[in-house]
Amino acid sequence: MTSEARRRAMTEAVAPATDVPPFRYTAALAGEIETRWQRYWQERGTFHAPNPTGPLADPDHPRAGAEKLYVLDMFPYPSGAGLHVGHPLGYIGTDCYARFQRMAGRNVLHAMGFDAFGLPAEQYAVQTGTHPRTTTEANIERYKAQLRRLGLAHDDRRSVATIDVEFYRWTQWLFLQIFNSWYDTDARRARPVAELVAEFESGSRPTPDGRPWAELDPAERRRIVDDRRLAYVSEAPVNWCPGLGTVLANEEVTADGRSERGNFPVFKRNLKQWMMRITAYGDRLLDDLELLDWPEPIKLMQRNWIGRSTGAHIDFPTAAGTPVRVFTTRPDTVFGATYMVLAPEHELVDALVPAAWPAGTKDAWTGGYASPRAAVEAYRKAAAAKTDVERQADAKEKTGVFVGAYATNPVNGAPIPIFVADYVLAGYGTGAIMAVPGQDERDWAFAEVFDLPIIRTVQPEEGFDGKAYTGDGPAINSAAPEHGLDLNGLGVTDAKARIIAWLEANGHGTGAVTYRLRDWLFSRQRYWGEPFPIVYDADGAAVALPESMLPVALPEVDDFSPKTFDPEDANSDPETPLSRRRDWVEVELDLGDGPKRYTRETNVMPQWAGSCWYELRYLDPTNAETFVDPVNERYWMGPQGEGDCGGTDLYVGGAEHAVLHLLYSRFWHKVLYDLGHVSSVEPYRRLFNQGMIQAYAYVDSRGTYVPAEEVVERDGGYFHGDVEVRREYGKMGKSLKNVVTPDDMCEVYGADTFRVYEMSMGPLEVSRPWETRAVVGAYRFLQRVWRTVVDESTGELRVTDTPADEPTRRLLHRTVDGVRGDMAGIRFNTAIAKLIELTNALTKLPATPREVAEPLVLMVAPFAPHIAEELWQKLGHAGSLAYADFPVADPALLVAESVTYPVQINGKVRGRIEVPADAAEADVRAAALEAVAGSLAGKEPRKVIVVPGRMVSVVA
RNA sequence: GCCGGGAUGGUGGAACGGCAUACACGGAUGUCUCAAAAGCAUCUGCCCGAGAGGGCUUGCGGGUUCGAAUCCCGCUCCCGGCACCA
Repeated sequence: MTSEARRRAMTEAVAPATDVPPFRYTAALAGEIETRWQRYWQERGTFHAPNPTGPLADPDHPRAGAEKLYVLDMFPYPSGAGLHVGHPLGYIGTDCYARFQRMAGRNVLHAMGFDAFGLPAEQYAVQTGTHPRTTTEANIERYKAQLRRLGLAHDDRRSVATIDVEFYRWTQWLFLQIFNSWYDTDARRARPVAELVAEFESGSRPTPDGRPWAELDPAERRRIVDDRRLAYVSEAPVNWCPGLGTVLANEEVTADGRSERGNFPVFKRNLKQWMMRITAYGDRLLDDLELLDWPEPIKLMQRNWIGRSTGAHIDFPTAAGTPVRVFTTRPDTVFGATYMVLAPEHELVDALVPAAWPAGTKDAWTGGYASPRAAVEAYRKAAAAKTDVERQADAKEKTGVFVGAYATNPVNGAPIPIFVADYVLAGYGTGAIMAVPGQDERDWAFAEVFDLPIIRTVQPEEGFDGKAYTGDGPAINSAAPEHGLDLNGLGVTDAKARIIAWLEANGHGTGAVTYRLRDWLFSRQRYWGEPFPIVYDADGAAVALPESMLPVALPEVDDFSPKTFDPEDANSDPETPLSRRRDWVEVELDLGDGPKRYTRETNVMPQWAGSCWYELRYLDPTNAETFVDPVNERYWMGPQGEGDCGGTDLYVGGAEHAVLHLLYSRFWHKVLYDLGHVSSVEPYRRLFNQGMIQAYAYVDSRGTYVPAEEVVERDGGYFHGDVEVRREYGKMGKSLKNVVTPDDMCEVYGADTFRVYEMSMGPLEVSRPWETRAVVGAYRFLQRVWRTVVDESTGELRVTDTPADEPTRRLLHRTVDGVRGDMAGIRFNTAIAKLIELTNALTKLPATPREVAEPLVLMVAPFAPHIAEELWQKLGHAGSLAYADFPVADPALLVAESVTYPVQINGKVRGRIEVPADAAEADVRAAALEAVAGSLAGKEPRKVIVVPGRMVSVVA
């Protein structure tokens, strides 16, 4: 007995196939059809999209030179757990959209790659000793197999992974582009560093201290240039996470001061790290949001993250000689500044602190210390020891200490005490504020604690009984006639303008803009990431490797783990895995001035690096000369006319990347644009956030999760066997025992059914619960589609060449019209509902007219491509329908012959009339009144409204 | 606290200011069968009523309108983001 025969015998013993019609569309048949067509597509390269130039060009392709469409998914991190049914939702959505657009005549680029550097593979490597590459590549293969089974129409020649040396070679190249650039604030764009040096050399740009360039020594020159680079090394407060042994970007730290990955405490530490000058692009990242077709909430999140605020810098003179410069959005309230606050880390604090408390120091200001120095030291120490969580918990209660010195208010010469307090952040603005309790709630709270005066400088509205008044109103108490300054009576906006003009005229300050956005911390003390193409010379200065030395391959190491520490040990120091490979770190290179000893950078890039530009590599994945040929970039992503920013035509992914990936990627793209490497201003023109598929999980009384698939609902409760369990709702996960995989669904129903179900369960952008038992609805639908074409018992075609009857034909054209609109608008659930209605109408006919069967099959194809290909072939067509024309509705058949008008009396439907579509309004009115004559009971209607084609409304 | 998004049958969801509940799941009944499953057919928002029929219904309360799930105002609850940003 062959194994095949044995398997069949076993199957039959369990479920005798005796009376299942032999040609029914079953899961087994679906599986057979699906593998066959997947092989067909792969062998013929059906979904290869032709490039205009290069190795992927194909002038004979049916869509060569056609209108392009670039559809993109946020590429996945291939985790060891594999895919569950939630993951492919977006991928199926883009596939349906792409298949539709391809049939509608566009040249569609749709590919899938892998964001494959990252922490989990590295952590697994630390635990097991398995090389992260081994795990990651195995996971990628698993993902590919799972995705392949879904029948996604990707151009597989364009699949890339960020861990491929041929890919990260270009990531490193892009890093060098950024490193070798500076931001010209006058031209508002990045330019090569070489041009900056040329300007210094020629003298057209003065050096910072005015000495000629030629008189500076090499170290001074290098410092001047390095200070302007878009990628730079800085010793700055960073988020140090001892538990992970690495530093993290602001965006990777949660609101409660813990690491997004691993949930370890994060501490602020001054450490030398690589930074990206994303703040230089703050304005453009903000302004260009206008050009994007993105969901408004996502734009808003980016706006808030960038956090542009306009106001002024004001200098407050001090006895220390150097004035304290503050940033304020309310320069109009400067007359109300009754004290100042510096962040504990502010560099001027030490210079300001005197030996002893000055006369008149209030007890509350000293913190109980004998000298200002002791008080400040103690306060600093306490502030530094606070985690972000503690800072937030303490946010309501204002703390601080007087530094023992006064500053002078430049508008009226008033002496005002200077404090340090942790409610002022070192990293924002200038790290110092003028405190105006009358118009700021935080300052008011501080003033109450420290018994500081409060001066209102804006007249509150009538009836205002609060504390600080932040609304608009006329300025009061705001005049210094001796300085020619009077703001009194002006509204906030006018007062701001006048004070800024005064400050600038008198040299006390300037109008200014600051951002919440910080420069992007770009180095990680990990193993599994892109090495930097950077070495350090004998002086410790960073030197870029020339392009010819790329790629810098990630070396093998024995120990993949960075040194990790007690998660609470804030004073630990990072040690990278690469630093232990001394033979790799120490190299002799000839960088143009003879062989010298260098040490390599041992940090690696963060996981975001690869995802900052992968969409560009899909365009030209095999190009060895450049990261993407400009001709290919311009075709697929270039601006589509005046004022268009270019970019991908559709980008689908989860809203969780609203700021991280989407901001970083926009930043890199703009640098590339400035340097002339791409023609598009933005990487992703249209963004669509797909919802999440979540699932129920069930817990018993001990708090243990029970397998969700074994739970039954009865008597208004949920039971696992006899045990009542509690239902929870959330993500799918192994530990919650509620994972359902696409493989399961393909096994039981087939990929087409799974696809149709996911697309029909609701709008793509909405999150919703998974319900396995509802999948059968999609299965039944496809069975009915199958039956309209194929006789289940004979396998014969059920299709006739007799023309369709009028109602069926009209239904078809209405369906075509509706489905086209729904497909273009990404409303797949309603498109499928319309296809179901058409199919249900066909099943009632004795035979299916070919003129309906063919368009039905074509319209089903984007959702259920395998069964559609099979039926298309059975209908007598050779080859694939991937490039067949999507049906077009005949407008003449969309206008109804007769219309049913509901007739309302006082807003309630009391009758209906059926009239010819072209009936005159008066006739409709007459017919309507006659139809509801009974309900009116002889009363004369006060008013009759006829909405043509819609309804009749009678006011009685 | 601030900013976004949401709330429609038992469930997922339809509905240019114009017939609320399309389509699907679940449920009921029937058909086929020795039986069951699958498939197919009919019914299925809620309340009253034997029935004919009537009343009510889009989170809650107001408003605009001939007409509101949809527009406006005020609340409640749920989800997401930010959180001393001067």
